[in-house]
Order: sequence, then structure tokens, then C-alpha cells
Amino acid sequence: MNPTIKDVAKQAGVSYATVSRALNNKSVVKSETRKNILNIARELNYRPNAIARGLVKKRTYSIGLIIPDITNPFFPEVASGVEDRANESGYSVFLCNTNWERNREIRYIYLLFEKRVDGIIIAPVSNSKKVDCFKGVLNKDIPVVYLSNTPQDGEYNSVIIDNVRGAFLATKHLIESGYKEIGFIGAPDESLSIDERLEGYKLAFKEYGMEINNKYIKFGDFKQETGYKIIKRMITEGNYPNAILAENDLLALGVMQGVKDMGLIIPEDVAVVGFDDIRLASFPEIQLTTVYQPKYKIGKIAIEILLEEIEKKDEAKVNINTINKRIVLEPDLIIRKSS
Amino acid sequence: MNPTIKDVAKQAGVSYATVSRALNNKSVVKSETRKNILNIARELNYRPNAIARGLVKKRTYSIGLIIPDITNPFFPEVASGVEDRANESGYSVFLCNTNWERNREIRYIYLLFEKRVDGIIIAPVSNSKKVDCFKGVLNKDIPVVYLSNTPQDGEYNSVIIDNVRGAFLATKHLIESGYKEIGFIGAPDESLSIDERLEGYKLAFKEYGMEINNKYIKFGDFKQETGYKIIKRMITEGNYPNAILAENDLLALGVMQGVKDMGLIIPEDVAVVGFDDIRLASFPEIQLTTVYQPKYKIGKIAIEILLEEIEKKDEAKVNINTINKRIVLEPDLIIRKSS
DNA sequence: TTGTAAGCGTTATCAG
DNA sequence: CTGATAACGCTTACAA
Repeated sequence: MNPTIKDVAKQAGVSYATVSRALNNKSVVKSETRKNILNIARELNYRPNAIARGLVKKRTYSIGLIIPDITNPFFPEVASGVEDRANESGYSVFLCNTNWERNREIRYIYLLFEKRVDGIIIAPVSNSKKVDCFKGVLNKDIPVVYLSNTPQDGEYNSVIIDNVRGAFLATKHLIESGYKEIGFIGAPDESLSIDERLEGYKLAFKEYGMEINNKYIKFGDFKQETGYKIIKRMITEGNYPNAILAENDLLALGVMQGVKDMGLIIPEDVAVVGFDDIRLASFPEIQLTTVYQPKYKIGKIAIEILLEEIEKKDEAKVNINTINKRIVLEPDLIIRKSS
Repeated sequence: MNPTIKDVAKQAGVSYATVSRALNNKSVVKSETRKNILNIARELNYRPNAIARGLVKKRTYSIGLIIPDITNPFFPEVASGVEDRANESGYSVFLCNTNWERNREIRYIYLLFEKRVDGIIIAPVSNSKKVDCFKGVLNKDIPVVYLSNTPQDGEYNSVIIDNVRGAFLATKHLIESGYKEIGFIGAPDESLSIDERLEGYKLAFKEYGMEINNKYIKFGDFKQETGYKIIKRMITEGNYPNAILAENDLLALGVMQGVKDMGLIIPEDVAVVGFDDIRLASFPEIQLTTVYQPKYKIGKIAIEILLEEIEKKDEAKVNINTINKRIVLEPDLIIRKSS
């Protein structure tokens, strides 16, 4: 068995309370005894049991990161930002991949709660304004930061980019580049971010007094194959727009492939614009125009807010109704050769 | 405060031991009282405290996944395999991104140990045969599965692909395609997998009675920029091979870009072969020849071995000297247009 | 079938 | 400065 504080105490000939004090260099311990204790602890290869500590301190120094798909290049960057900063402050992060499944998301929330994480960062699968099942778990007394799809019915911490503006900029760019028929491809409308991006898209049409053609607005999911299939079918049916705004880069990439596979040329026949600016988008061979999101930064800011929140809660034993932070980052349109 | 087992007990008018039993549907509890307890638990929105449970059961249902770089597309796929399967069995996974820093790796191992994870899956930064600092922590009494760079001095669980063979196949393919001067680019030789891949590379030379030209063997790290810089310098200096085997796809992609940027043509002027088969490699615009690794599967097998090991340890309280599993997967060479 | 009580490895509160 | 001892929330003998 692993040595405990008691083993160290026995060896050192002191009470185990003293060992605890020495190890946490807390309060006053005679520097001699402390030195002795530290030595013995090292000798025994003693490692504190964080579980036991967590039980009494009600603080685990663990947080949960719930994301839909670690395989989508957007999320590893975010995760990396979260993890780096968390690690710096001595926190570990539970990776929770929901695989876009709402049930799994909810199960994770409960699980994380049972494991008594100090906080949760979540990029929800879908919009909680429609199906808010987070209540009763989240916002109970565990700090949460949302990364998108923030629930609408109240105040929450969140860090997002201005989706409306991003989509607006992208659409505007297409319009100004002379494209007349601009389609939109996204995930089903459960998601808030798609609502917002669609809104930005429509806003641009309005600003330029153009009509929206609903047959060019298609929904699927967030995956590359989906973009591929959708555009291919449109082209096959001979009914396709000459520009596409996709809700994310993966979708856009799929569209690009579909267009090429059908023997059409980008951007002459069909222009494509994405969202996210995953690394791939900037490849010389790809050159996808897209709305840039500062992924690492999003993660970093999220964890910073979370840590702040955790500290705050710790100090004021009572859960003050704090003013929640809503960080909205400005998107940038990066124009490349696909448009 | 969150309701505890005691709150439920009080409400139900039973001892809290009974509640515990009912909740874990263990042993015999009158079905009436059980039903009552379950109801009350639900009403109170009771959630068991996994920390407390972990303390007594000495089982946390958490595992650690230590990888060098979640941002390298290879690892999210592996992580996804691990996470899916872990989740299925009720385990959560701590994501530990070492960012290729050896110190961070070691810190993580200690941290995970302190958090009393039930097991660890690790893709070590470097070869423990040279700097084995894992001892004393790992293989103490916590199950570990290695994903590469398995220490050489003993028996360990590991799941890897046959690096020697993979590199051999790749090099052989280049040789048979008529390339005479074949270079190699990899990370510094601390890493075992590079040793192996280099070995396979050399083996192919030997088999065909060809001389190895050391000036075409270059070391850097695992990043794309590095591949880019190295090849660019070689070309600038007018001293470059007409084929390159890169240790991973990211490196290979960098090489491809470098070659193109210098106005040369792939594969006519310089052929490029990578390792991993990240999704990008198969893009129509990229078409990188590469050695395929079943990433998701690697993760899945690793977690399966780990869980098995955990169970085993649990049953036989004593740490039996089990026969460790060394799973070696066969690599496949996927030939595309870059060679 | 249920209750009592010990114990998991810490921290924290009192006395001394 | 240090030692007892009571938590923390749960599981699990051992009794009843």
C-alpha cells in the first residue's frame, strides 16, 4: 500500500496532524521537525492522497471540459488553451467528448458533478433555450462557462465570438464579390450558433436588398461528409447556388471537395466560405476563405473566467449572485482563394 | 449544500447504511424501503459523492491520458478511441497534454498518481530506455499502457504499430519507384519510435544494397513548420534528395509545402512520404503517401487493456506479476500522389 | 432485513 | 509549537 501521512508520522515520531501541517507549510511548525518530516516523506516516497484532501476541502482541483467532438480540429485548439492554463494553476481537466449526443452530454454533466469537479467548461451540443435540461445540475453551485450556445434565459458566463457579425461579414464579402445566389449549409437549427450565423447571413441579404432563396439553405450536421453530400446532390439536381457559406470549415471543406468532384471550379463556378479557420483552411492547396476564431484564446479566456469564479465562490462561502461575464470576441474574415 | 446520504436517510427514516445499500442495489433491502429511498433520493436531487466513495473503495473510475500534443491530428483520434470506450465503462479521462515537455510529463504522472487514477495511458515524449524517470511512480501499483516509446528494460503493456516495418515499407516503395536519393526527417533521436522508423529506413537501403547518405538525414521536432524549414534550407543550399520519408504526416506536409514554395514539383522533383495517415493526408488536394496507423483503434485497444488490468488488480488484491501485453499492429502503406 | 460503528486519508479546531 | 480528535461522505463488516 502507498504510505500515508500516518506512516510518515510514525517514522518521524510526531502526530499526523503535525505532518499535515509540515507538508502544507501551514501555520507554525518548528523548522527542525519540518525538515525531518519532509525528509522522511521523501524517503518513503510519500504522495498525498488528493481524494482524501478533496473530501475534506470540498475542492478537487479538477474541472470538466465538455465538447462535442475532439476530432474536429476546432476543439483540440480550444482544449489546448484550457489545459495549458488549468495545468498552470494546478488543475486537471476531464475530457468529455459527447460525440454530438445530447444524452451523453447530460450524463457527463451528472458524472462531473458526482466527481465534484470545481467547475465546468461546456460547448453544448444544442441550444439550451429550447431544451434546457442543464438546470438542476449546472448553475446549482458549480461554476460554469459556456463556449457557445449559451442558454438565453438568464445570466451565464460565456465566451463566444460574434456569430452574427461573422456570418454577416462573410456574406457581405460574397455579395460584394458579385455572387448573386448564395447558399447556406449548417447543422440543424437546434443549435444557437447556427441561428446566429443564419441571422448574420440574412442580415447581409437585407442590407443589400436581396431576396433569400430558401432552397439554397440546407441543414445536416457538422461533418465534412455532410457538406460533400449536400453540395453534390444540389449540383446533380442542377439546382445550386454560385456561392456557399458553410457553418464551419469542415463542412466547407466537404463542399469544396464536392464541387471539385463534380468537375466545377472554385471560386469561378462556386465560391465557398467557412467558419473557424482551422489550420487546414490556410493550406496552400486549400485556401479556404473563412471567419477566423481565436480558438486557443477562447479556451484560455474560458478557463480564466472559470478559475476566477471558483476562487470567488471559495472566498464567499455563500454563493453570491455574481455578475456573469459574457465575453464576445470579434470575428475576422480571412479572404483566401476559395471566394 | 448538496444533500448527502444522511439527508436521504433522515427523510426516509432509516439508517444511512440502508440508504447506501439501496442506492447500490446491493445485498438485501426490502423492496418497499428501497423504493421509498429511491424516491426520496430523487426528490432531494441526491447525487452520490464520488470522492467519498473513491476514498473508501480505493477506486476512482478515472484514468489519465498523457499525450504530447492534442493539436496534432493523430492524438485526437486516439483520444477519441480511449474516451469512447472509457465512458462506456463508466470511467472519466483526465486529458494531460505535455506539449512535448518532459518535465510536464513527469509532473503529470505524479499528479495523476495523487489523484489516485485507476490507470494511465501514456504516449511518452521520449524514450524511457534512455531517461527512465517513470520508475517509482509508474509500475508501482498502478496499471499503465504505453502507446509508443515503451521502455525497453522490462515488460510493459503497450500498443504500437510496427514502426520498423512501416518505415521499411515506405522506403522500399520509394526505392522501387526509382528514387535514388531518399532523405529522412524526424524528431531528435531521444524518441524510440524514431529510432525504429530510422531502422526500417536503413533496413530497406540495406536490402537493396544502397548506400545511406547521412547528409540527407535531418532531425528537428514533430511540427509542420519544421518540415517546411528543413526542406527549404536543403533546397536553397542546392543539396537535397529526390525523395523524403518524414517521421509523421505533419512533418511531411511541411515538406510538401516547402518543396512547392521553392518552385519544385511533387513527386517529380521531390517525392514525399509521411507516417500516420491523418485525415488531411487523403485530401484530394494533398494526396500524401503515408504509413497508415489505426488511430482510433490504437486508443480503443489501449483502454481495453487498461480496463482489463484494472479489473485484474482489483480482484487479486495482491499485485500479481501479470504477463504484460504487447500489441503490435501491422502498418499499411497507403500510396497516393505525393510519391 | 436493518442498524451500529469502524475506517478510508486528509484537514481543521481545540486544547495544551 | 504540537497532539487529540472531530469532521468530510461514503462502504462494509459485524451485530441485532
